[in-house]
Amino acid sequence: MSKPPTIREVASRAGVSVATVSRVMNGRGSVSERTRLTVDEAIRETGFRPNVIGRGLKTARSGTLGVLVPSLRNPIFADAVQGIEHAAEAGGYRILLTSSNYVPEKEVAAIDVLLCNRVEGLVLTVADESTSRALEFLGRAHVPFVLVFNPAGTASHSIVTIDNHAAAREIVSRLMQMGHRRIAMIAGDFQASDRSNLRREGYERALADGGLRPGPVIEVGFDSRDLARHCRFLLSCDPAPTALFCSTDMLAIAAIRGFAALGLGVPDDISVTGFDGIEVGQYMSPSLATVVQPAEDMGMRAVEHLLERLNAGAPATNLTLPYRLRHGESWAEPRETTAPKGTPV
Amino acid sequence: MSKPPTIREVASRAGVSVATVSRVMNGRGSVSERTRLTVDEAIRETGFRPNVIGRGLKTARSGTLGVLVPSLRNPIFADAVQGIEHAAEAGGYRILLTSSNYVPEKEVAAIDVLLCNRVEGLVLTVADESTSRALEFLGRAHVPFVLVFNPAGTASHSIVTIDNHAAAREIVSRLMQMGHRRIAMIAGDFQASDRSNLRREGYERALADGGLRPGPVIEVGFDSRDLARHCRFLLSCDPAPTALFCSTDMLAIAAIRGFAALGLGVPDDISVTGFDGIEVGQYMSPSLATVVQPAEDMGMRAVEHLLERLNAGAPATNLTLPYRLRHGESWAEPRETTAPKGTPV
DNA sequence: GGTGTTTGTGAAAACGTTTACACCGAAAAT
DNA sequence: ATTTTCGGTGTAAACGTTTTCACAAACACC
Repeated sequence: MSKPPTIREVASRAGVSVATVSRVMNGRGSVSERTRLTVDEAIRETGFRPNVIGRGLKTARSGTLGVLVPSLRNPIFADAVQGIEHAAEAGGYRILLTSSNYVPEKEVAAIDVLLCNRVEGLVLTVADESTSRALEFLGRAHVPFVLVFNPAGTASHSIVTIDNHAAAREIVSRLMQMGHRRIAMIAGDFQASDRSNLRREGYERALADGGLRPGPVIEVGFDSRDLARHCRFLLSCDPAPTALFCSTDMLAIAAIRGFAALGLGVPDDISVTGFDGIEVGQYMSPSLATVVQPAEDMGMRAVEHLLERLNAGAPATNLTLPYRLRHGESWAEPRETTAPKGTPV
Repeated sequence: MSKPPTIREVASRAGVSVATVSRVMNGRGSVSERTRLTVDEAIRETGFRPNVIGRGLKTARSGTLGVLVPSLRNPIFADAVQGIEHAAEAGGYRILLTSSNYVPEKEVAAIDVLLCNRVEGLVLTVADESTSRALEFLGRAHVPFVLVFNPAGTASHSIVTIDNHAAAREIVSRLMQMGHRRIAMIAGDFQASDRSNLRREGYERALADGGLRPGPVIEVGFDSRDLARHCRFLLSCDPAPTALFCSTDMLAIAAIRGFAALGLGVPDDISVTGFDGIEVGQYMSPSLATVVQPAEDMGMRAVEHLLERLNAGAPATNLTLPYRLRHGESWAEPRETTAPKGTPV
């Protein structure tokens, strides 16, 4: 617990002033070769490590970026954070990580804490970009920030995202091309995720374009691990859907599991698609047909853009990255006959 | 980019000294009800947010904990970080997150950066606890730290972990009880993970206790998404193994996928078990038989313990949490006949 | 041999807090 | 009525850096 050495101790040991030590460390100003060596030696001997806090106070730069995501338990966010961390490290920044658990009030609180810590910028995913109290709160602070995953709005802030509407529309259209006519949806809480809502719109649009009526849309909380109840409900519909579009991979995976528990096979009895493209989706059986978001890349790009705004004064920008359909084994053409009701439960 | 207000501006607006404002904020010292209200008002009007950096410089407490994990792409670490974040937030701390990508040199570099940022403590997972340069480096810094996942060593530092050896031994014994006699293992790089090595020892011990010879043990890198090659090799052995023990769930999932690509079904043609207990393992088909580590809880406990050491001077402690076997669908009794060689590829 | 420039260095003033100390007035104790 | 105590407040000195400014010495230029 002994206090770590300060620049002053290094200076006195090297027989120079603190200014010189500072110059040696930062490579600014001119120092003779001789003193540079002496100082480097003294630094090594004392085990001196510059106190970033002291530096930050003087320079008014903390060297940190704030990160706020809903939860690390969904791999899509973990992947994004991984990208954020990489890019931040490459740019010489540290990241301060917080999570909101999809609770808007926690978003505001977390941002407040980050601002107290004088993060130079933020990368975050909010529940709902268009109504977020967190964002107006953040706007007043004059700290640059970049949204990830949230849909590109009319607003003038920076966003890195994909076209959720088009992606949902495309994957649902694809189901229709396969011959599906009754397509249901399981969606994450719209309040807690504007993406979820946008994906539903894409879903409805695809159906409308094909002259189909939307099937049942079930809105579930994000903590619902057990979708068996909802799966059972879907099967009880008349006519029962032959395909299910889920607003996230995590939901799709749980739904497949739910159907299995009811004795229904995917895709034989019902097709299921996800949305996100988390890695495990392609390793499971059946592998998950889904929309792939380049999450890690999105995180990196978000930070790179943020750093450009910070260091080069670049303007805010909306960056919409391409998504990709991944053709997995969880979808197939519907069976000729009306889907069976499954084993009674 | 206008500079945020300082305590001085709040003070002058409220017509008091900065000391009084500080006292109001921290609730220390005595302030009259009247001035307290005036100051609170001034704080609200100016939108003042205390600069944690200035505070940290004076108090010599940063209010941050450093976190270092190999990678966020493996959900086991993401879950742990989630737990770490929760507990840190509950304790009024922020976390500075870094990752090493399983590269020992990056461990040292990351720790150095964290120490420069004057983290008050660290929670980390290193590649190999017993040989880690990072740990001796860290030891010299006199900053308390807690290891997670790394095996409890003889050393006197704090660790939160499970008994990897016993867990591996138990799950492999279980395979043997099912009737398996030829059990192979796919293990993550031993250099990059002391857990992997320990699990192998548990595996070998279980086999030895049962009078069996170890099957082939294949050591793979952590970036190996495609295990098909290794799966093929296993099938080509004579006799071919009837079961496969993988040192992580991620490897097990990839292996199951690899077998499927070769036309082999799990568990019909070969049983596969994982290790870690990541959430998706139970949602896939077949669901993964595995050892469940309470990752999120481990993260929380690590931080709670760290905070006790920090704030109450509690001594370093080894905490070995219970693991749990999860009986999934990926294992079964071996078929009577010798496993077929699979479709030629 | 003056003048101007460059190079290397140190002294000291910030940066935004907290806190030890001093102070004052009023209430309590004598 | 005098002393003591105490609640409420302000002054100023830290904390560990960076950076401006000043200055000396060395050098270049005519």
